Amino acid sequence: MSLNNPTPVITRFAPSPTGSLHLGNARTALFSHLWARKTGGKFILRIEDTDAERSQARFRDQLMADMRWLGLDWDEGPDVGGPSAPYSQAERGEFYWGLFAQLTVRDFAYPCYCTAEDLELSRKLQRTSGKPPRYAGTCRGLTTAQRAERDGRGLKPTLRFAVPGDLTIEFTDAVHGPQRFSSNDIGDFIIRREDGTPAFFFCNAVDDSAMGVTQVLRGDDHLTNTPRQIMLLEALGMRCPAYGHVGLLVGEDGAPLSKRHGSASAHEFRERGFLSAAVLNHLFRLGHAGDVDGWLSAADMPAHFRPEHLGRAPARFEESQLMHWQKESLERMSAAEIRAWLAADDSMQFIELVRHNVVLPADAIPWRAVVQGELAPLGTEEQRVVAAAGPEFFAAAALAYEQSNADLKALTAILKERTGRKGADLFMPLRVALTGQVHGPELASLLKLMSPDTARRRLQLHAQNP
RNA sequence: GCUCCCUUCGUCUAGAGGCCUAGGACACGGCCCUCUCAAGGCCGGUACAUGGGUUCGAAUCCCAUAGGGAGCGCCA
Repeated sequence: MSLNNPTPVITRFAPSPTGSLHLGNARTALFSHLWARKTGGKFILRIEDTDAERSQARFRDQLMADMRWLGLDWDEGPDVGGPSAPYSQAERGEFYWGLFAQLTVRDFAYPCYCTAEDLELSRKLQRTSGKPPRYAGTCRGLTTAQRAERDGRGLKPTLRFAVPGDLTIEFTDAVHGPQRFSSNDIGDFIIRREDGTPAFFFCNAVDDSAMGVTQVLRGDDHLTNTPRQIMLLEALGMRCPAYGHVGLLVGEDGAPLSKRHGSASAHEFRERGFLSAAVLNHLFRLGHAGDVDGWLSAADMPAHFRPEHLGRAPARFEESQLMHWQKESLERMSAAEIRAWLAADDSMQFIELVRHNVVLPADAIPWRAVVQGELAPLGTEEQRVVAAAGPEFFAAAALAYEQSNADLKALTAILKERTGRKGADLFMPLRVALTGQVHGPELASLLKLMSPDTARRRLQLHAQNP
């Protein structure tokens, strides 16, 4: 730690509360969090709720709950406060107004009276004539008198940023390396909506700067938007953070991760019973190569995070890999922790017995039925095993059970002598009769956990001719 | 259409001119262990998108091509 003393990096996660925590966002949040923790910096949570229509308090609360579940705690944010409060954009109006005024006074911004329909039409026209659909600059040259006239008619303008011409914007992306854009390819964009609320490009950039964020990490889809934000910040004389754009997260079919792929939000995985450690370990390796292959605890992750190994290519989310980390995480839990995770009032013996046969909570249900309930109808393979053993075998088994005091070792010894069977031929029919399944935990312990009545009944069931 | 990004095993990735007949992990197949599954051990197959350069030598550099993706929104 003391050998290489990294400069503390201040990162942030800036979700809009319009849905639950998307896995792709959870991953950039994780990377941002790890980067801050690795360098002893800060991790900030900012809620981008300028879209009043779609933003909801319940989404914000769930977002924060799911982040905490993942262990992505923040040093500054809406509920914990901090030097740059408030951390909800809906509450930062005054800050933005001042900036709008500054830009306007210095001719970096101008009111635009074009209607949404005008713009839609203009874009369509440009597209059909093979041109980039950019704002034509209609209102840029309006005189003061013309503006006054429109204001007089009660028109509500938006505010546009006047993009300077012939400017080359260069920056070094933390994951893509050097980037270079021409301002001539960028149209004047809206920074304040008709209703007076700030638009994303604006408040996002300005808040990152004002909150002291030094490293912005976000999805690849923002790469070409970055020059706008840099121009904006430069016009305002504000400090520019460094930007890094990670490849997107895609589903198993290569398309952007969505509900179609089963689960797309952290919350859904949580509800299905995945452990946060499993989700974390999986996300850690998606579009990122740490310096170890094995399972990492949340506490160990920052030390193994390598920002220089963040990926550019889209990463595919495969559930089979998540399953692996789920098993690994389970292996590292105590029986008591697993019991709490299953939340079903199981006995500790039961937990110890079935823990290696359970990956998701639902996997415990059949074993609970084996120990104290009714068996499901036999599958084809199970029926085959029962048929192959024959009723005499089970009659003998039922008898042996009475003489063995629920001890499998004693039971099989007797049975072995009487039937001449051994190995799988001996054990499998017993396993199937007793548990209804061809696979499962140690049979001897399973047998001890069931009531004598149950065991007796299950063995006798197959002692009759079919 | 314009601008930009991406492309190594099925998947996640290592690789920054010779250490690469391309390494690891997951998944898959086989064997061992074992009443079965899981775990564990051993073994195995499969990848540098294509085509041109540059070089004694290229997965690594350059140029094209192909295929994927993003942005160009009063969504973020």
